[in-house]
Amino acid sequence: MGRPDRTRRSLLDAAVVVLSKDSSASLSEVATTAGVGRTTLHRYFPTRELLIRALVEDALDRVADAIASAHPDEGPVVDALQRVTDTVVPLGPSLSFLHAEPEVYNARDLIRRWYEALEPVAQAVERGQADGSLRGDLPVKWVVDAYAGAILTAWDTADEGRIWLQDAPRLVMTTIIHGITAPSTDAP
Amino acid sequence: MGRPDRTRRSLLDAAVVVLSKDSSASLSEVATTAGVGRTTLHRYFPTRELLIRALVEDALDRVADAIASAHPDEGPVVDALQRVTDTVVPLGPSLSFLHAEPEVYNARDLIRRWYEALEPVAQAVERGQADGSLRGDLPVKWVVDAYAGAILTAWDTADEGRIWLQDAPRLVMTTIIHGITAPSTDAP
DNA sequence: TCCAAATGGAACATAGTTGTTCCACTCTAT
DNA sequence: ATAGAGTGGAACAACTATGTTCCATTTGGA
Repeated sequence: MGRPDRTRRSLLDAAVVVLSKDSSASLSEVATTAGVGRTTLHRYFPTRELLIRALVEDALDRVADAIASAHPDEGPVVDALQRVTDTVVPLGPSLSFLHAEPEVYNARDLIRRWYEALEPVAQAVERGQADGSLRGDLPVKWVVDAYAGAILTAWDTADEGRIWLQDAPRLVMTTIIHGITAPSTDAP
Repeated sequence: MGRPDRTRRSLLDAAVVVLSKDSSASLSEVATTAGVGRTTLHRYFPTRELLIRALVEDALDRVADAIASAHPDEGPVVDALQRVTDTVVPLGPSLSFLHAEPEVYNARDLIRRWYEALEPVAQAVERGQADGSLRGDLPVKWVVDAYAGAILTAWDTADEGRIWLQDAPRLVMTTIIHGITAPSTDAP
């Protein structure tokens, strides 16, 4: 990885940190955080819009890669979701950024790409409903959103120090898989 | 309710609509949406920061009132949460705004007020864990965040047209109470 | 009806961000 | 060591949002 690649990475990483804290932060701040001059920033991303676009696309790529590497199409669905959770939760900041930049992120094609990235999860959920391991009275779209939302919540909550990030995967899975009621409650 | 009160209300309502779509929208846009001159806006809220602050406080009040009116401290915990869900979900936009304005909302005292508003829910969860109706292996703080997050997710998802808002309370409750797995899976 | 409160528009100064250009510098690979 | 890519700083113009002031007009209640 040459110097340009490293500079680009620094800029994207800094942008994630700065812009997810304050989406209206100035480009100077981003450049400074990246340890780079504002001139250099403009050299890599000519306009603010292109920076944010690159940022969102980069985040989407990370999420999609993480999901794919968890092989959500293999084995029992609950196990598959466990693997996805364990892989995606550590991404933390990248994910949370996606829900914080509505004005730009709301571009139609980026919303589409978000759901494309989640498509393997949707397929796993469908598979689970078909084989009876997941309940069939919830729309697949809702289940996917609720699952993604739980991961997002986990990261936010961990960021505020209310839970430990290392506990997050277990909390997300327990909550989303079993719910918050005691196991014995349902058994007749 | 005199004219000033109505103007103030229009401004806050317009601000919710405009600023939750684009948190960096100009005050002109807010004033126009409210059907009011920019001068009048400044008369009620001298600076942008004061407007946003009033906005967040107003939203927090609405949430707190809604929760209180559902009497979360009475009856079986699951029923109580059902009532809270049915009451809070219709607030929609007000709630979603709270998670979209990090730069201002992150003021310490406003975060505290957010959790103060949710305190009755936290107490209901504690009560449920004590009487055995809710599982005891999840931190109360996590359960509260997960629950609030599910409501937020429901509103976002409904806003994008992926579910019907009228289905949202049932989806939230089923998911958070029972989880997404089939009921028979857990029974031995 | 009449008066005081409330409003809206226009004009203004200010401040901050953005994007550009130019030039001197510092690395790094050969 | 040296050439060339990469970088940083300074200075610039254009633009936009913000907050203020002043004044004419409208509104609603006594």
